Amino acid sequence: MAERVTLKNLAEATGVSVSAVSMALRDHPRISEAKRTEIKRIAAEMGYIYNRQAASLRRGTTDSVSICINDLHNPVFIEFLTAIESEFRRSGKLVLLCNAHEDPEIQASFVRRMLEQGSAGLLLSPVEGTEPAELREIVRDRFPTVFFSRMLEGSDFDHAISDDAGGMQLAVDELVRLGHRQFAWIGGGQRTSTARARYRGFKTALERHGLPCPPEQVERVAETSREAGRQAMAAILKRAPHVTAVVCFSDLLALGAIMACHEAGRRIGKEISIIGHDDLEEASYIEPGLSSVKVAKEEIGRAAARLLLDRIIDPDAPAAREVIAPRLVLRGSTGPCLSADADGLNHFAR
Amino acid sequence: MAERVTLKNLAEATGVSVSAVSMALRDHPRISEAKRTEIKRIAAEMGYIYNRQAASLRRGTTDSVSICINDLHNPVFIEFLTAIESEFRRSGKLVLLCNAHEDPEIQASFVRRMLEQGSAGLLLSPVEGTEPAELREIVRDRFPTVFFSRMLEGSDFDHAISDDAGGMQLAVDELVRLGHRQFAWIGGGQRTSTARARYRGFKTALERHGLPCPPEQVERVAETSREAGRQAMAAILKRAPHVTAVVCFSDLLALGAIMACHEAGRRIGKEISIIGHDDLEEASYIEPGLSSVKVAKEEIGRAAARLLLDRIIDPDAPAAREVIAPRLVLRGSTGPCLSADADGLNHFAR
DNA sequence: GTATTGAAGTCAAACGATTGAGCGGGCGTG
DNA sequence: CACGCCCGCTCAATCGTTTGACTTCAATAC
Repeated sequence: MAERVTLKNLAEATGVSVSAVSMALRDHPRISEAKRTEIKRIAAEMGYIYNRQAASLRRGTTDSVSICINDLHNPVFIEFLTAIESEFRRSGKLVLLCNAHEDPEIQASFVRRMLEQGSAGLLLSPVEGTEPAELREIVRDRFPTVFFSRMLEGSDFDHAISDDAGGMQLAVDELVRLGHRQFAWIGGGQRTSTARARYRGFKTALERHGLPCPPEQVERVAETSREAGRQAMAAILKRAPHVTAVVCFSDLLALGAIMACHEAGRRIGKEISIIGHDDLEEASYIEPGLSSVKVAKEEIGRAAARLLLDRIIDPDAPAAREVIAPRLVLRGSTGPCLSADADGLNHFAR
Repeated sequence: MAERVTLKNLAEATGVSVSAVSMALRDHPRISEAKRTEIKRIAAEMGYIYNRQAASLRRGTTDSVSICINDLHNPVFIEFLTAIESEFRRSGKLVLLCNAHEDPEIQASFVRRMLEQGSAGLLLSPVEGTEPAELREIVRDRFPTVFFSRMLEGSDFDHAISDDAGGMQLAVDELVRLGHRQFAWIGGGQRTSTARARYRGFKTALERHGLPCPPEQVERVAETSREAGRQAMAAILKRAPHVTAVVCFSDLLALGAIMACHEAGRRIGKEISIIGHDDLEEASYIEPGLSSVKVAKEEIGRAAARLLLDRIIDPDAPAAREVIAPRLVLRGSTGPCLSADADGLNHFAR
């Protein structure tokens, strides 16, 4: 590996001072047009590589932002990411990404690293179990930080999220409208704001309709994956075969649940209705299609990016919280309730 | 935003020299145990943040590596990524990621940036249309670079890839064994090594069996997405309804193709067999399951990471090329050929 | 009692780029 | 013709860390 070419080398090669070279490369008007092109030519020839560490040390600025995502395995985050990235590209920033694999240590070390390395700001979809205090400790007041997708409750960071509770209420309302009375819930634990809020929305809506959801119809999963959804659904089918409507925390879980129903010979959208959350692209590429709460990923991504850009400009502005309304997308996985459950009808008639 | 705390500030606060502080924080034995803990305590108290730019400028080393992925929308890359990341984490490196959105400019600017910023090395799944010469121009001999997933033909970089041609031959062989004679191909253009190699494998295998694949049964798509696969399949169904076996460049395309068959009322795995490539997790979570060429993502990812680590250690070693064999995973989307196509049988009998 | 060693620091020179101040000479102006 | 001014460049200090050379003091060796 040859020694790296520096401004000094270029200065020697061109016969001007180091400062002149530096200015020439950055098109400073103090250097004559002729010399600028000459110097640039030689720089290219000698394979000069700008040393951003040195420059940034001197200038004290950067133009990169960092995004840390709790887990890229869920395609919904890729969709968020795309919106965020395009917004940042528009403003000329380079985006550095980290996949935290739902591991607080990876997340913390990435955040710390970005601080040390000098990133203009951080966009975070926090991993499960992120401690607001701990994170505050790391970023102090020094580092513009915005959360998206998941909230960090009890913190004064900026946020851009979906109305999670509201989305689930839409789902339940629709299923009730279709005549369903026996609900099941497949979802995560209580460690993320999304898990809490979506479950809360589910419960609230059921209560509003005067419907119960006994514990044996609630299945908590450790991770958000198709496989977890499949196992949860299988458990519910065994334990509570009378369930006709299943609300899932996410599409990934719902897709697993659908698989379990296939395996059990239950016809989706007829004998059992399933609804997910996120509206992954995949949801419309299966048969029957998966009904889902469509999160405004574009809008949330753009909002998150803009919140960060604003925060970078004004670190002392009050914390902002953008909550964006989702909407329901209906496909074949939901249909009218077929079972004439007397108990259910009673509730309905009342 | 408060001024950043520096070693100098810590030195003043603790009453020792800057060098002593620097050494203390890095646990240099020259500083006494007592002073080390004292200094660390004060550093934490004052919210000291290590300035990696300065440090790295002085030391001339880094411990981060960069990965640039052509397009994260295809889940197969997430699966590659996971393997790569875990391998790097094992060796204590931080992984910075870039999603190139299949755009050569984004890729080039990321690569350049990583060079400027000082990354230990680069792992690249190159975007379509990457020019070996141009890339060589950017990285020169200075930057350890390894390609994975896609090759860059005509270059002397290290590579870790799947045997793309071989994989497609497995697929064709299986379909021929099931009695199929009328094949269609859904795949990308000629701009990536994977597109070329997989199509070559497909053609080679057909020729070996003495089977044709006329142009109207070959559908080129501009991008690798479900939607592109759906449209391609719809076109084939219209143009060449006698086709009974469809080989797709990727699972994403195959999933779209399956959707198109559903829409056209063609029963998958009965009237028409479809086979994909990659073996996404999703392939086993639809009904019927998608038969696919299973790429050894774990193995390739680990190989790529190790190639890069080796390359960082020895920049002058000869270029290595690891080609890892895929295997076939059969699910419900492939089945025996039902149509008694005389022409096909003739070919078979010969 | 002098030389040697070692522990625990200090000092100053880097690393590579940036930048405000300075400087020489040619030109326009009065 | 002297003065100021602008052009086009050079100088030197600086950003925050690291590191090899050097110092100081005390303890040990002979």
